[in-house]
Amino acid sequence: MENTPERLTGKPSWLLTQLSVHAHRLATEAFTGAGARGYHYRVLAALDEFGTASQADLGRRCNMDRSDVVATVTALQERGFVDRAQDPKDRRRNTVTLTEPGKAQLDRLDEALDQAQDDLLAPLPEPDRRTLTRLLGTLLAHHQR
Amino acid sequence: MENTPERLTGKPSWLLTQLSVHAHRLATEAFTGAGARGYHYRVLAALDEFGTASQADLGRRCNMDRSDVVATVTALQERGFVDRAQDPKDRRRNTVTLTEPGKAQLDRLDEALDQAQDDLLAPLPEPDRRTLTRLLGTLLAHHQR
DNA sequence: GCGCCAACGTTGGCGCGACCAACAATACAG
DNA sequence: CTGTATTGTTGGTCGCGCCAACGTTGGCGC
Repeated sequence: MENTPERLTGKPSWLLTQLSVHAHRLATEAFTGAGARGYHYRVLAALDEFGTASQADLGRRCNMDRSDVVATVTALQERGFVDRAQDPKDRRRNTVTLTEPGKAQLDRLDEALDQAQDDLLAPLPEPDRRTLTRLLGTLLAHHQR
Repeated sequence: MENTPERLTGKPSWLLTQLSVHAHRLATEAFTGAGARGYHYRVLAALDEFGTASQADLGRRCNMDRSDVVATVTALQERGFVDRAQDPKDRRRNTVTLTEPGKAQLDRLDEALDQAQDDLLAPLPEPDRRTLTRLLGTLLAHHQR
């Protein structure tokens, strides 16, 4: 009486979207412990890996809309995790820079997120985890051109 | 300059949620052609596979909140795709039944959705598709207890 | 039979992530 | 110099998942 229709369970898009709900929940739980959200982590990670960037760059790199970058950077700035300044070379742009507390926050989030990855993949042995990651990566690369 | 941080691209949860965005987009495009949404398909599929059911049953089977089932059934009823009647044996319940036009709508959606699955998995050969489906199924089964 | 608890449908709300349209300011190519 | 493109910003929309509350109804223990 609790069965899910095979029309759904057999479709990769169903498996993907349903599983992404769990992945999102696990990640959110990890983030909220540190008072952050998914968008915050994305921006902090991009700043750490590529250094100071404009908001438009952040949006492109993190797959975020410009308007959402605005709110995210504002929130991070209020918490002291990033600096936001007008770019003197191009006064249209803001240069967003990771601060020391921001880097520390990123490290905290990373640790919590790694645990979430483990929970997510719990039932799979290591080889299967790599296979899954590879297949997902292939598909994602194909779809985001 | 358009690179995504490895901190994200290496995490299964990132791959999953990002790919689910594409899966959801493909499915939505397939549905909107027939004036439907994801919730509609779920309910129609459950009714077709298990027959007449109460709204609470539909919610459990389709992984939907009771309140969302209300709105979905109402929308389907307005389009003539389901019948909704009070259950004479248990006056708390509504019996929701798939109509002939509803079955036809389900077939239309199924066809469009199959095409979307193919687009989603386009870069993968058949064996990889099966492997991916199996791995995702294992994880989903584990997480929804 | 009565009282309590559980289940059902319904309403009204929230949060997150994705996205869109419009605008002023600025840069840049022709 | 003139038009085009980019950037930041504001103010929305939508889908999906979820939660609290309420009145109605059934079923169970006593």
